[in-house]
Amino acid sequence: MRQREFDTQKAIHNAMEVFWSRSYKGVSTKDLLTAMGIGKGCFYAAFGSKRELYLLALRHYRVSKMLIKQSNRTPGPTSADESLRKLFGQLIDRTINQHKTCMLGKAALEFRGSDSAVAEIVDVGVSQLEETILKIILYGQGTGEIPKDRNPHTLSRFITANLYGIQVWGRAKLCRENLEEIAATTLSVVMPNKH
Amino acid sequence: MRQREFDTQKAIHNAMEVFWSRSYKGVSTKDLLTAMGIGKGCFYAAFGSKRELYLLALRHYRVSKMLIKQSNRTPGPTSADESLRKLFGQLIDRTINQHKTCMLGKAALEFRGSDSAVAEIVDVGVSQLEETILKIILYGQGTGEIPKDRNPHTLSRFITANLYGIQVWGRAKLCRENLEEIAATTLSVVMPNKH
DNA sequence: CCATATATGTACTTATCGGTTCATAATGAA
DNA sequence: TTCATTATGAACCGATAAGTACATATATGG
Repeated sequence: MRQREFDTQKAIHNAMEVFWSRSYKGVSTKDLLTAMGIGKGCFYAAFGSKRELYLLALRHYRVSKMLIKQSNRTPGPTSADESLRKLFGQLIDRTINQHKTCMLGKAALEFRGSDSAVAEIVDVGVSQLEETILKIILYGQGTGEIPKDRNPHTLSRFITANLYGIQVWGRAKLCRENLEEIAATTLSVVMPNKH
Repeated sequence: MRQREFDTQKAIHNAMEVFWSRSYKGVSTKDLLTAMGIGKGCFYAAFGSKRELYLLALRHYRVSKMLIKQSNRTPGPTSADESLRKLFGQLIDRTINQHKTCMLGKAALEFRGSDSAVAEIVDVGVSQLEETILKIILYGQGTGEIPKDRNPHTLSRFITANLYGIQVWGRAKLCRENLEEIAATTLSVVMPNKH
């Protein structure tokens, strides 16, 4: 047995960054080799194919880059309002400053219904996003920030859809002020007495 | 002078359909030739390059396939509520039944800030969409359906972003009921006394 | 320290990419 | 009817796509 010379996780991470910014078909294996810093031999030995690596990259994105992971009410749950504001703020920053949109959303659009493996990864990721938001909603309904008569699942899905809407709109128009306005409108729906 | 054997507009239309469903990099010139029913010679003579044809297709989409064109309050302005419901209904139908999402939105995500010609077409298209929705909002504020104290531009952008959010969410989760719920939530923001 | 199993890079393969060349066909103007 | 002009499709082009073959390097278990 000879041990691998490169760090597999680091390689997947680098591949993910490339796929994230240039989608699947926009990236060649040569691009991947350059980004990962390895040769063709071990690329195919380690990952099998471009497509398999893409699926690994998508999963890696899901567990490491979903915004909800970072803004998940740390250091502790202060308020639903703060959690959601932070989430929308980070999203707008990523959209405008880093020129990045959710990799799962891009994958969902790029592969329509044509790839069931991708569909499954995306489905799970969006579900996780919704679930985390649901927890924030329920917390907010506990503190009274969010009206108790609203269906928390409906609100969670509404917010999730809005997160994606902001990204597409932002990519089309590139205007931070308008994005903040849109986000504020969304939040005013959820927390009518705070806005 | 010899006249062209094929219908240029029809060819652009067919190319648009292919680009729409499989994006830019997902389509080869061979695919385009098949869809358009012409040979390579006249393809390059008539359109110059794949990219130029894509720009033509994007513009063709903008003037012929934007949902707002079809649901633009025909046969006459009855109510903002009906106009918006129809718009969201058609969008959900297109997303779920036809498995299609706005070509401009896809283009915005596919080409980040990398292609200024695409960016310009997308920008104009989204602006047109917003402007049409703005008219509906203003009409609704006239009839009293929509509160007059809301900024109509803000509402218009909010709705536009929601239209895109619904499409991405729909592509990820493929659930009509949830989409209708999200749309209803959006409309309840705009017309609080109607929902 | 040796043998074997795996890692790696180079060279190669087959197919397709977007695009060009060019001979030929068809047209309208003279 | 001729002639210049343009449309057309088949053959062709270099570049690149994803993936494979294989010789060589290297580490670890015995």
